[in-house]
Amino acid sequence: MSPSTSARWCPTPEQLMILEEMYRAGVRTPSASQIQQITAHLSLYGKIEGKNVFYWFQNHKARDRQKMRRKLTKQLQQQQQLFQQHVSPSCCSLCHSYLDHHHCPASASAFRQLSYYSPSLPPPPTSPLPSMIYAPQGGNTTGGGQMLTMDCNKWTETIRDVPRSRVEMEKSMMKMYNGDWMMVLDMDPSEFCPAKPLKTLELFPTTSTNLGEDSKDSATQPV
Amino acid sequence: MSPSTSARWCPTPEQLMILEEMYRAGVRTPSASQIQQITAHLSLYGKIEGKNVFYWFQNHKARDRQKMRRKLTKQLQQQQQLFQQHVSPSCCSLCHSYLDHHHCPASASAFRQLSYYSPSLPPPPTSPLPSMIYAPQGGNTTGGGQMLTMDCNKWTETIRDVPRSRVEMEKSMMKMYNGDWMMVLDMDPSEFCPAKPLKTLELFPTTSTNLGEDSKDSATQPV
DNA sequence: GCAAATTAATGATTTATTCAAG
DNA sequence: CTTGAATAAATCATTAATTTGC
Repeated sequence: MSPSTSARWCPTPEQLMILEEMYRAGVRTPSASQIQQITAHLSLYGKIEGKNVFYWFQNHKARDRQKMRRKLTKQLQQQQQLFQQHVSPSCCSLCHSYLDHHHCPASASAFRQLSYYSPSLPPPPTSPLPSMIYAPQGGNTTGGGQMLTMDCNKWTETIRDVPRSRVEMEKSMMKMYNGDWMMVLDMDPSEFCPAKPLKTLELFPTTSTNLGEDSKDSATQPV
Repeated sequence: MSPSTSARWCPTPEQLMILEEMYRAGVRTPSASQIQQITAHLSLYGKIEGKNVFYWFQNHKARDRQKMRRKLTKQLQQQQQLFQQHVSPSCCSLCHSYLDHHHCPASASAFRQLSYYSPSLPPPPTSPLPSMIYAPQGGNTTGGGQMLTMDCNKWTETIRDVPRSRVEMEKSMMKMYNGDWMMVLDMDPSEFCPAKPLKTLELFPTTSTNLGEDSKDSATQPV
């Protein structure tokens, strides 16, 4: 190749400015015709082809996400450290503060009922149906990372709980970040609500739809 | 089945409230362990299994998307109607007003240069590279709905520009909705900047990377 | 100052995942 | 349930910044 010609597109400052402005304006995945238009405009400022525009948005979007994820991840890690250091009270107070913070009095009161009624008591009277108690389907309730199976194909598929890549890690952390509530849920329950719900629930025989044996596979019958 | 037992899960108001609150908080696809926790909590308010929680989020997510799509589609249609009825000025004034409105003097001036320089003139002196002019690769530049092909595999795939289903329609309309700028770009350029850019650009011979035939494969050499 | 060496950015490809249609 | 389209993630490859030794 001759030295004056570059192997790859090198955006001029004007092209970059315009692209960034469009990105800031919300453009993320322009259609083919949009790319055509953009390319036509940008070609006034230097050599450029449609694929350059296409790739630019792809990359910019991806790296933007990446940056955001990293930022959130760091925030979360700090937050979790603080959490582990300073917090020991029951998860319920956290639920309350979350719900109060989000101005949802209805749900907040629903959650409060959770703490009013001890788990072994019947559900609050506002519930129209008789209280049925949750029973673990797979019978596998050991500590953490259990691999439970359910009777539904689709549901079975979501069981993989181990992030396989760094991005998966980051994504799952972001998921947790959705709200303190999720963060609490993702904790080992024995940490904060020491074995209360699950332990207690197991005491009740399963009175499921088909009243069957839950010890092995109450719900894992072949379809 | 006895009449008192329903064949399918019927969420109690409390359960529904809590689920909706979690959804509002950002929960979309809870992991298995999360579902376990949620189920345990919700079971205090009535009969429920993990798969109910799982399906609830699946369905709620899907139907939420659907609702949003429909809403946006309707909005867009109205907006487009207004647009077609009332608008006739050049796209450039729109660009300017957009950029001014968004406090981006740099890009605004860049766009202004677009109108200062007629398309047949060389690019502004601020451009560090010699001006290379855009040339349509496929040679197919007829009016509307052309099917151009580019030399890059992935990019080639994005060329189909005709939505095939209602959902596709909705998606592409949503894409256009990204910003006023995109809306302008998606218009037929002959409408507002009558055939200026493309027409003029075609006058220039392509001076691509390998100065050769770019009509077929300028960048698809085997590795 | 300057250029070789190193590192960081980013354009371009390839691979994996998601989502919806049939 | 299978498949095709679309997108995101991962990766490769080149260019620009920068550091470093002279």
